[in-house]
Amino acid sequence: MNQAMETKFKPRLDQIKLDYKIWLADKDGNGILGDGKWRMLKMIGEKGSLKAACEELGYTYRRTWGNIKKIEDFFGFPLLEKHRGGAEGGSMALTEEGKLLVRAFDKFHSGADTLIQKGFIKFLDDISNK
Amino acid sequence: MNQAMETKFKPRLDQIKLDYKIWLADKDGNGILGDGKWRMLKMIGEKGSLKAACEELGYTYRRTWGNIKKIEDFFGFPLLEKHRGGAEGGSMALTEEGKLLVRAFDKFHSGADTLIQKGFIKFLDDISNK
DNA sequence: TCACGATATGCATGAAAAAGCATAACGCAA
DNA sequence: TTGCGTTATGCTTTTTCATGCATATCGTGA
Repeated sequence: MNQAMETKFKPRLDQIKLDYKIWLADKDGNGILGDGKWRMLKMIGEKGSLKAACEELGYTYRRTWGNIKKIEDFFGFPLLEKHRGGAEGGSMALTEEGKLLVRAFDKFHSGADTLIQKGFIKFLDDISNK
Repeated sequence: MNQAMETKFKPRLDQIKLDYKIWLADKDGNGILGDGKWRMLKMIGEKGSLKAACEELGYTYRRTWGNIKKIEDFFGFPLLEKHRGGAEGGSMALTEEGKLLVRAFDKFHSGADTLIQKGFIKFLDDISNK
């Protein structure tokens, strides 16, 4: 826009980063499945255990358990197979539906990643006024 | 994937909507400028007054004032011209830098909107397993 | 110089979300 | 049948964040 912009915005540009969240919501706007829960589902799939996944990601077991319930309540069928008791105490694994959902969200998210980053570059370009 | 998916995901698809937020953050991840603050800056520009803009958007003056301070502290220079006193009591208006920032975020945001919606359509398609 | 209306800012109260604590239920293996 | 480790769940405490209230500051016009 003018010389002032050059000298004012420029010094800060490398300290700005872009952040974003995408999530699925029900028709009332209540969040159902977003980045955190999606990561958690993936990790449960990898670890085979809710407890282990929570420790890995630093979430609390109590809260995460509630989240899972919320997701399944919404979809109306289980995304996870849960097993209590046994030699190992118990286990958890993704159902086929759960795996499908995670895969789809995965793909969607990585697509969004690149698109938004591309837009961000243009944004920085705009405010740095080339 | 299989017949089960067809019957399970299908009935809920029209009740799922996509939501997302994009914001600028400093290098520590603290949010600087997102949808709400961006809308507020625009509205201040239109109304010429912080008070009026808050009433229009339903935000509290106290909180919004703090947000503005946070944004300007980050950028290190004012995005708004503030005037106290006078016949009207005072006023607020976007500086040239403020206008440029709002325009750029505007453009960025509307671009992201369409791209993400497009991705979401594909996502729904994936989980409904055509 | 006084009143008015908007900006500027501290502080106290309240509401919502997260974290944390406790404890039951479960099923295998020893 | 007892111990172990994990899932399952209620309840309390803490933290975080927004709201609301009070009040100071300012500059013009009457």
